[in-house]
Amino acid sequence: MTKAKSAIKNADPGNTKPSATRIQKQNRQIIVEAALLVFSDYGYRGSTVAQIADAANMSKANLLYYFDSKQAVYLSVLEYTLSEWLQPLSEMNPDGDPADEIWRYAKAKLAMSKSKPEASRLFANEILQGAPMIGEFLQTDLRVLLDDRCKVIQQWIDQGKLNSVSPLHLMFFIWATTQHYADFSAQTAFLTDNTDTLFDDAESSLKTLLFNGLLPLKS
Amino acid sequence: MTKAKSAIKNADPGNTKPSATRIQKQNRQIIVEAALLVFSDYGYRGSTVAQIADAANMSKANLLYYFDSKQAVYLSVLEYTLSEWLQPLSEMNPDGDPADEIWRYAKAKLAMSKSKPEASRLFANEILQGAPMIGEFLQTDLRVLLDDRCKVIQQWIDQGKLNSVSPLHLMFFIWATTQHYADFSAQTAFLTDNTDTLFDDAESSLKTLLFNGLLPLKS
Amino acid sequence: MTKAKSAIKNADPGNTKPSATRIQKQNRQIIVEAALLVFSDYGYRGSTVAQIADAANMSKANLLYYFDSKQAVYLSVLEYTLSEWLQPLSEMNPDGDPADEIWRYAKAKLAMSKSKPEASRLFANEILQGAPMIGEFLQTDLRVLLDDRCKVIQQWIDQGKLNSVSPLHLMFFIWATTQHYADFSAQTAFLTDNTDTLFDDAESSLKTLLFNGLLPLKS
Amino acid sequence: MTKAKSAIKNADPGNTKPSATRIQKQNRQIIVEAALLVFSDYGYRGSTVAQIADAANMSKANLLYYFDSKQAVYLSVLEYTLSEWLQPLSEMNPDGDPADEIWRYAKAKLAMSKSKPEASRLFANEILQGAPMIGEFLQTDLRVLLDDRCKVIQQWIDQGKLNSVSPLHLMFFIWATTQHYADFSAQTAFLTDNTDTLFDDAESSLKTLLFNGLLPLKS
DNA sequence: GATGAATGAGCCTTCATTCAT
DNA sequence: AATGAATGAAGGCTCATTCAT
Repeated sequence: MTKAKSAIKNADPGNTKPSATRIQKQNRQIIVEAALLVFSDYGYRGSTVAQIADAANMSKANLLYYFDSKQAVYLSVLEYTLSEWLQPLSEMNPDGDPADEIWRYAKAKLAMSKSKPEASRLFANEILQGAPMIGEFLQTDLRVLLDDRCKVIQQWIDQGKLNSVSPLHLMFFIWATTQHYADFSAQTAFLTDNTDTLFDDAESSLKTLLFNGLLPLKS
Repeated sequence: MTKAKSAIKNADPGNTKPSATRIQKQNRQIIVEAALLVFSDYGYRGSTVAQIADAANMSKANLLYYFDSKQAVYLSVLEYTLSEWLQPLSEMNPDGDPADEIWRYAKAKLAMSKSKPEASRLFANEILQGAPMIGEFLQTDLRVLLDDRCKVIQQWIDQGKLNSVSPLHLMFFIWATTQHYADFSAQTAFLTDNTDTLFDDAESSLKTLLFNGLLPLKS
Repeated sequence: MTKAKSAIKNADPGNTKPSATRIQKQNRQIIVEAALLVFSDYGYRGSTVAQIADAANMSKANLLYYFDSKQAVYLSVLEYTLSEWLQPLSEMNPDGDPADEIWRYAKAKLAMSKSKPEASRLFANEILQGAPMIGEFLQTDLRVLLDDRCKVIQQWIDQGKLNSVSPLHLMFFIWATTQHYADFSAQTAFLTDNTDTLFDDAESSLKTLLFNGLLPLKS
Repeated sequence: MTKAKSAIKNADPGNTKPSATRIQKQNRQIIVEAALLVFSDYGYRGSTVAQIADAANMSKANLLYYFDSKQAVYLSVLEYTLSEWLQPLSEMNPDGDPADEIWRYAKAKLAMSKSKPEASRLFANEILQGAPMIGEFLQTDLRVLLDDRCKVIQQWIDQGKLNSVSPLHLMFFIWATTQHYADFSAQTAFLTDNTDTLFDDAESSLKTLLFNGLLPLKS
């Protein structure tokens, strides 16, 4: 997904100096990771440079020594997160068993919602505000990738291996249901007792719904 | 859902004058509706009083004559939206046909995502930021209501009318998939061609998935 | 010189609301006058909004309530000063006596250097920095006006009423010598004893030089 | 003009290490020359250490290794430029022909405005802002020098060799007219067509005016 | 000598809120 | 009831200067 980076609006406004020293790379990394936590919690507008600097254990001025602006930090965080975030989608194998492939994807997405909820929230915030930064990426790189996956799924449907649903909406469902546990964790936490089995329960229920649906077989 | 109001954090900090004249009520209404549009688009921090006042065709000072603070407006918007937002959930009939009842609910939610996407985004924003205002409501009023519905669904499952899934996660599934079209519309817009059939396609795919799942019956 | 205004770079970026109340006009006036003092003393970069606000007996935020930005204030000051500054040039009468007309102009300029040295310094600062804001004005409106005056002077020369000099450079000389007493007053103050007769001395010396030169008539 | 240095405010605040190695002297020279360009273009406040360091092909930290502060650099630039700047004034010979001597001086000044406009602008900036740094120099060293020259001119006048003008204002006249072409070059550039003959035209016009004035001899 | 890294102070601007009319 | 006027408290960013290597 290296190409993805280029489709982020105004990406890389001088924030990836090629001749970066060790300490530079390290501090940039620290900043980006701190910023991910802050941005994912408060969104772009809601986050302040001071917050990020605090989270990175650094003065504001020093943070802005490494990044030209708050926006530059944000863009870097988006880039940094994006490739990781899209990883599972790239791994769907057209020649594998449909159910296996789809389930592997769904499980991977759910696992990421558990392990990297900040990434999910970062994008949720960005898209909720109209995707001002990654809009172009969405309609170019992601679009291409997604169309490709949809074709594969459509093939499977055409071959009778899957029930007839819109591949696109199937993807939306998978995204929605899996990301829900990251994006709305504040809500699920309040509505659930067994927090420790939350993701396991989600997984088994999702599996049933995804492949068998609610209605029992009338034999 | 009158009870709901009381569970919103610091609700009613002087924003419900008991002796409200006609014009007062009317202006409060105008403000709340304008604020819904603004807050749902930009989130709490991202919205400014000036924006809301503009949208309400009113001076900032006048707006703050009707509401004590930006937060008071926000709380009112949440309250105002909440009851409407929960409407479909209240209407589930325990004695009806499970599939009918669930589908009616899902369809109602999807319809609301189409007709009132602002409400959905408002809550999405709020919950993404950790539900600072409606946290208490979530774990009290909504929790009670949801537990009740889950019990009904569990009954249906116990009676063999539905496949065995976690009722709670089924609800999450319905919420996630339906709200997705409101909350992530910026994304779906970039990834979809047929914008006009988007919700119809979503509905039919959701129906198939929800009740039959992906796997075809092996006869 | 109303047209002059339009040639100032980005002039009037929302700083001349047509529907200005009395207090607005008054405060804008106060700000512009205060800003003239500050800008003429420290230049654009060297002046701060705080300084101007102080000089205008006003909080920074209030100043920025009347003008959108520091630059908007600066532009307004330039506009406000420009027409007054150019006044004498417009009054040169082609049909008058050459010496009278030229001397009236030079005297007027010198008088302005005495009465409004801030205006002179404001433009001196602006031009020293490369005329970033009024460059366009200089090469359009002022250019036209100046070319016109030069033609008149050239006519006088052609008619044998004046010795042969470049009209353009004559104008430069008049500008230079008269404005010198405003722009370099810090210097003249240190080099002169009779401060009170400074401008009178300047005037008589200038008159002699301008019309008779240094060399005595060899009879 | 070595004495001049001492009259610059706070001159030499640690900026003239007595035991300066070759490389030290060389780098100081580079910095001062770079700083002259920057300061003359943007003034003291408008110039940044980073700009100067850039122009000197040097890191900010290194620049401040050679000079204790931005102000120290500025003072050094003033000193460095001052002696050169005053050179022509020293060369006026009391025993020469008045017209020759004065014209030689005026020509030299005009030539410097052409060849070293930065120096002129540097002082123009400094004096415009009230001569905070060279004020003392102006009223001591320069004052003495100038008074001396004025006496010479006054002698010439008393001897009937020159028309009666104030020697002081004659000097101001020469300064103003010649420096104008350096200080206000941004303006003259916009108002002149023949840029290449600009200084030649200025020279001949100045000569005529200075010695013969505008009025033709009425024979 | 030289420079990357770091920062406190300050600058321009925004914003929620208050005041006066 | 309504609004223009006013402001303290941030927020993003710059800059001269210092520190450490």
